[in-house]
Amino acid sequence: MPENQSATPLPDQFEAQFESAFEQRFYNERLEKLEKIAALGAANGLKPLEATYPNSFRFVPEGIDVPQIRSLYANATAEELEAQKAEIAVAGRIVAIRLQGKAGFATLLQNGERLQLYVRKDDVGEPTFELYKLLDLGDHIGVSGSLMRTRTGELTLKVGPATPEKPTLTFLSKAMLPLPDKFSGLGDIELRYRRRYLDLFTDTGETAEASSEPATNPVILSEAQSAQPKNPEASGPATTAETISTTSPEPATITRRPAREVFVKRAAILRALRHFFDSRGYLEVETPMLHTVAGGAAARPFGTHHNALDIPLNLRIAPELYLKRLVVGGFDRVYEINRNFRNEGVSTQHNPEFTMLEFYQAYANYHDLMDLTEELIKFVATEVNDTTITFFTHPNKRFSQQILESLAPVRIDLSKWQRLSMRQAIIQFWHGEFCQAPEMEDFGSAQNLFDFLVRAEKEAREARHPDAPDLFHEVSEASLTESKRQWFQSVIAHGLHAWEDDKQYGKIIATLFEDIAEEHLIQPTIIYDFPLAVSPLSKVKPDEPEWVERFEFYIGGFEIGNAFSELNDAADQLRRFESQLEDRKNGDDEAMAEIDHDYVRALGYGLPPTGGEGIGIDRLTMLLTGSRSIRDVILFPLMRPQTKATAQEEHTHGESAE
RNA sequence: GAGCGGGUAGCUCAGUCGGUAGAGCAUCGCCCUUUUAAGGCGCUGGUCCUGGGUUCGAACCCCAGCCCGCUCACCA
Repeated sequence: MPENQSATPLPDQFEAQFESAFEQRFYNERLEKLEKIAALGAANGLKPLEATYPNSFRFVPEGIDVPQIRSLYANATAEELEAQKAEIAVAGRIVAIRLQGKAGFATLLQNGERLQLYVRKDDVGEPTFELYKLLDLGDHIGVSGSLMRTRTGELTLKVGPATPEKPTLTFLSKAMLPLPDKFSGLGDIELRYRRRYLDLFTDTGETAEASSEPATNPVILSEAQSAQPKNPEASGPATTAETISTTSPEPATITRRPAREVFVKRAAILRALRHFFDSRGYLEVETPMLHTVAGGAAARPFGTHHNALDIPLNLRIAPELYLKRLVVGGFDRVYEINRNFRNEGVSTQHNPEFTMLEFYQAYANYHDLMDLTEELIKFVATEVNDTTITFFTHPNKRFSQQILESLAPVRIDLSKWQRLSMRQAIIQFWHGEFCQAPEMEDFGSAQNLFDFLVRAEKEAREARHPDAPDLFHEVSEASLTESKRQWFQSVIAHGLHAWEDDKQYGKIIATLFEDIAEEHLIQPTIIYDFPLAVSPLSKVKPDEPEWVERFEFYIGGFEIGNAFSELNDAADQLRRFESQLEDRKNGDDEAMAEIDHDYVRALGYGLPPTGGEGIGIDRLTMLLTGSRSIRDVILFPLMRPQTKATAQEEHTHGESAE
């Protein structure tokens, strides 16, 4: 761009990005304003680029920001402000602007908070006021002046007075494209994800429907006060979520919270996690994202290729096997917080790239990790929310969307945990209406479980009528999926020999658990002792060879974390890997696909007894922010690229280049 | 991959029985020196997702497709 030209002609490519004639015209009008701003700057000796796209602005006092100003002067009276006349210079984005003849108000948004400006022609002088009149919604400006209160008591920065050496109003950057609705923000969920940059500075967190009673959600209320104090003087000292939640009625519905706040909170969660582990002597490490063998979990990997070495590589599906290599290497306590990639479906609970915390501790077992987990979640919640109470909508699969919308969020106390073995959980949540729940004995062997299932199905049919669909329809109230139901049916129909190997037996127990118990686990629950068949990396229980020392914890109806005493017998590990491979060949696509022989070798050098755990950070963030979709806690969730339907047009739309 | 819902101005949304396409905000012009979802007056802005079909006539009815959301499946 030539240096003395502020308003250069548009590059063709940019022009192609306009979505409409309206945007094109809008852009051209803003260009004309930029030219006028350049002309005003020239009068002050500024080159066009210095006037239109200056490269810095100094806040006064140095380091201050709008949130600080708001809290520092929250209780200052008009008289006190008048007496102080402290000079303040801040910059920000204009999110509201009102011109009133020879004066005007504007609202600046900076660091997530707003500050009103008052500009009078008499205070700033003619040229500066001319500049003010050229400002638009979305522009960035810097201002200097002193604080005052308006007639209605709002803390306001009065711009000016003009001094020869110091500008009172500095133009910083122009919004060349029209902004979303200044009041309701972006309502289009798709646009919120695709153009998160807009979502972040326009989202009020209150949808049109939800705004009727935003204060009914205690969590939202407290957040709104701390993040955007609309009436700081009225609320006095910040009220914590805890005091509100104990005195307010439960929220009627989940109100979407502002995107910015969610991601500020996400950062706080990561900070708290790191603090927790750092202060306990864990070393934060970074292991490879590019794996020759994508191990440590059962999932389809993303494939890629390294050109120089000419080898295929996979994005990692889990860091597990590398972290345990580090424990072999003598790092007794390690943790990693990083992305995993799984080439599988997207949903409100799944994004192809997601953030996982994994940590390993030598000389610990799964019992130690249960205690640690409770402590960790309690700690993080308190750090982030100042309370262990959170509200979350129960994601019951059987509820239709309409019911879900009207469903009251459930109050969850992250300081109160229960522990159930997987077998106990199945027994406890069994729907006993048509057939009796199993007893511990029934899980004792493949034969026992088979006998129980046959018996239970017979009972269920008789309790209803002979044509009743089948046992599992009743047992799980249709939450059992069709494919699984068929699987059960075929097992029962074909007899024990169809699944006499212990794998099938273990897998059926795990499936029963998922279908019967999982959705009930709203309050923090540790589910321990898993079948060996579904746990190829866990250590077997000494007294029960079909069961392993493993637990998962569930909050809000879904799994947040998974932990176990690590299998450290190299020969056993190799056998289990080979068995997984065998399962894979036999059509079980949940089994691991490839053996990491170097990992087996590493175990061969001796892994101490070790406990390890993985926690889904996105889901934890959902829980602590009351977000119902994982896309609300990931800044840029994966979306199908937008393509312009007009394929016959000679140039593609700007969006399609993403 | 399947089912349900949605797609109308830059944004948020109405749209009657199938009969010329609407509002608020934003934009543009004018007025207004304590407003605050400022206000007043006037204007501008549309591939009604796309492509077919029915019809004298389609935003609306039918068919196909695209995208998004939710649910299911897979998974954490």
